[in-house]
Amino acid sequence: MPIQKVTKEEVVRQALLLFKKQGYHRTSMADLAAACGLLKGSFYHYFPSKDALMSEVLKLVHSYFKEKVFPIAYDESLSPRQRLEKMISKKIKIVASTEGGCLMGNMAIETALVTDEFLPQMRVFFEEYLQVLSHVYAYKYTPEEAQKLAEQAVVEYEGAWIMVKLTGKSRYLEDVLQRAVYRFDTHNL
Amino acid sequence: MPIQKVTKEEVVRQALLLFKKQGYHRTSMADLAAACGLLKGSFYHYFPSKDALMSEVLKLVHSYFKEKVFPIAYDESLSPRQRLEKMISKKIKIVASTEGGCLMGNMAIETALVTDEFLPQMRVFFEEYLQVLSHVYAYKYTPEEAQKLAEQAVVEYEGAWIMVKLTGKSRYLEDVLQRAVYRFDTHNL
DNA sequence: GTCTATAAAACGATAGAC
DNA sequence: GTCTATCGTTTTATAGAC
Repeated sequence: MPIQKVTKEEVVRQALLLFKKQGYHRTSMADLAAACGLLKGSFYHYFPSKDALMSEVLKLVHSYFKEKVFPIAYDESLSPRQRLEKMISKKIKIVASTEGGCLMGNMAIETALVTDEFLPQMRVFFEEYLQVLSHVYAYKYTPEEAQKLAEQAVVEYEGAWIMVKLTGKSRYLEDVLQRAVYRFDTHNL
Repeated sequence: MPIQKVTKEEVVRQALLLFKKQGYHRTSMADLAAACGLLKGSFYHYFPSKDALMSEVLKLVHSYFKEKVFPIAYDESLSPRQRLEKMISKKIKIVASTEGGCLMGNMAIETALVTDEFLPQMRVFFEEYLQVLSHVYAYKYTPEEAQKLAEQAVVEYEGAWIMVKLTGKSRYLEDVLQRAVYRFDTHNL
């Protein structure tokens, strides 16, 4: 009987976990299938290719942040400063809840110069994230200053993951949060 | 034909270029050999394995920075501020001179959670880099503050490469340099 | 003849795709 | 499960320098 052992959503979720931890090229279709309890033959019933699967994973990540994190920037029940803190701390919490750090950052490093396949999705994600951060900073600063502060927050966050992966110390992420919020209060560049 | 087509040093240099651009798992021994005008089989007269080759590449990068960048921190012909600026701008210039960004950062992202093989080399590199940056900041700040400022500089630099790879805009690196030097003059966290 | 750096061929394992 | 291609690696053969 053609009963689905797992849903398509569950397959994408499992793929996210593996891609985060092992990277794109290091993760095989057999790995992905095994993680879902499937034979690798059955796997192509869900997705036409590895590329397409990764594309779905990136879409999942993007839509998740679009729903759970980005709207915080416009939550009028919170002060702009509170929005900034909530947005960054939530992003840290979400990304750190499973191994491997930020999939978008990892994939940018691993694939940006090798294939154009995922570039548009990654660019849109970071553009939108920069935009919401910038929107919050813009409550206190000029649009140009707000843009720079948003870029600084993103750049620090992504770089912090490298140190976390290398040292195992999540302290680097806490420092990023602390500084990003601090710069909302007092900025002098 | 016992005349060498390429020296071992040239092989390592070519491997560095390819690994930077394509990553470790995406780069095959055939790719590496071809870049040196060799067949992949002949490659094993230089190195016993792909791992060993990458290890040599990391060693090259480390020794290069140990010779050309890290000593700037102790150059008494320059002010501490000048040393900081020279060290970071030199690092940017060196790394940006070939495609692919920072090999140490790329490899940390790609392999840190997959194999222990390269962890020690990458950890030592970043520890030393943090140490020299911290040494310069320590001219104006407490050891604890200097350490944090060094970490911030490294984290911003590595994260900036993600945005550079994604957008093609090297401006992110210039901003990192500007802020790192600025924080030497005026720090308030 | 003896080295040795290369090419050539082939190994087993595993890749992505069907 | 099967396919073909390619992976990292190993082995064998060849060609030139001593």
